Amino acid sequence: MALFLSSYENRLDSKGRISVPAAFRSSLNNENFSGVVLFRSFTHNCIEGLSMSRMEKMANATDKMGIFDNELDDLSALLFADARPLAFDVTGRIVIPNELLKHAHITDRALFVGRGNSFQIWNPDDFANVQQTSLNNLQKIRPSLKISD
Amino acid sequence: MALFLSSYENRLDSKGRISVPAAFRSSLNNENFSGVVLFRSFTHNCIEGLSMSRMEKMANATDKMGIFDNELDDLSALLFADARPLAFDVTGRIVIPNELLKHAHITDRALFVGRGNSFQIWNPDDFANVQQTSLNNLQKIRPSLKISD
DNA sequence: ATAAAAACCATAAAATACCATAAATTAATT
DNA sequence: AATTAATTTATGGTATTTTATGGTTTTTAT
Repeated sequence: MALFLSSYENRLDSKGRISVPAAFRSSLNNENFSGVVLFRSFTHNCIEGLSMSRMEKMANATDKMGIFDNELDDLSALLFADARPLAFDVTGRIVIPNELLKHAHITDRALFVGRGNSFQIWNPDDFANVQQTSLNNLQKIRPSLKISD
Repeated sequence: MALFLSSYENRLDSKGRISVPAAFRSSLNNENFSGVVLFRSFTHNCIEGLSMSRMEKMANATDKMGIFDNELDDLSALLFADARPLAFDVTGRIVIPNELLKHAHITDRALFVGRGNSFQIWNPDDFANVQQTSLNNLQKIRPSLKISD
C-alpha cells in the first residue's frame, strides 16, 4: 500500500498545473490508475488525496455497512459525489479543479502533506497555522512534550 | 525487527552527506526499503530515526480511524507530515534535510545513538550535556546510584 | 470558429549515481 | 603477541539523471 510521508511545496502555473511530488508519485506507481483522487476535506479547509485503490476499498467498506448506517451512508455519498479522479500528465502534473482550490484557499502555491495512507493539499500559510495550533493542543494534553528551544 | 545499539559519531561532508553507521545499516538489511525514516523529535532537540516497516505499522494503526474521524490523532498527523524517508546511497550515506539539522543544532558532526527499536541523531556536545543532566537528576532521586566518574 | 483541454518540447536546479581514496577494523601469519 | 595483509567503512569529488517548471502546438468539444 502507498505510504505518503513528508511535505512538499510546489507551484501552480498559469494553466493551473502543479507537479505532484515525485515521492508521492512513486508510491503510486504500481497502481492501475496513474493519478490521484481528490475531494474537499470535511474537517479542514484543505483537499484530501487518496490512491484510486484506496477509494475502491472505501466504497466496499461503506457498502457492507450501507443500509444499516444512514449517517455514514450520507457522508460517503457526499464524498463519492465530490471525488475527482485526476490523471498525471507525462511529467507528473495534475490540474486541480477550481472548487477544490477555492475550498483550500489555494492560488499559486500548494503544500502536499503526507498522512500515511493518504495525503492533504494545503495553502502553505494555513497549514503552518493549523500545525502550530495542534502542537499547542498536544502540549496542553501532554505537558511532558516539551521542546526546549 | 531492527535493533539499534551503541553510539557512533560521524561527519557531514560539504553536500550534507553522512554515513549511517554500518552496524545500524546491517540491522536494516532485510527491510524492503533500504534506508531510514527521520523526523524531528517532539521532546528533544534531536532527530528520531526508524525503519520504514515500523512507520508502515504506525500508518495502519492510525488508519482505522480514517477519513471521517476529525479527532484523528494530531500526533500521528504531525509525524507523517514531518517524516522523511531517506534512502542509502551505495556507500550507506544519507542527506539529512536542513530543517532536521537545524532542529538538532547539527552542522558538521553528528552522533547516532542506539535506542533499541529506534535511534536518535544528536549534536555530540548537546548529547553529552543532556546525558550529564539526566544522570544528575537520577542521583537526586536515587542517591544510591553512584558513579565514580 | 473558438475556447478549453491535452499532448509535446525544452531547461535550470536539485537530487542521485558513480568513481576514487583514506581511514579503520578485522583476519592472518609469523 | 606483534606485524602484516585483507577487508570493510567512512569520506571526498565528479558526472549523470530526475524533477519541477515554463512555453508551444495539437487535438477535442462546443
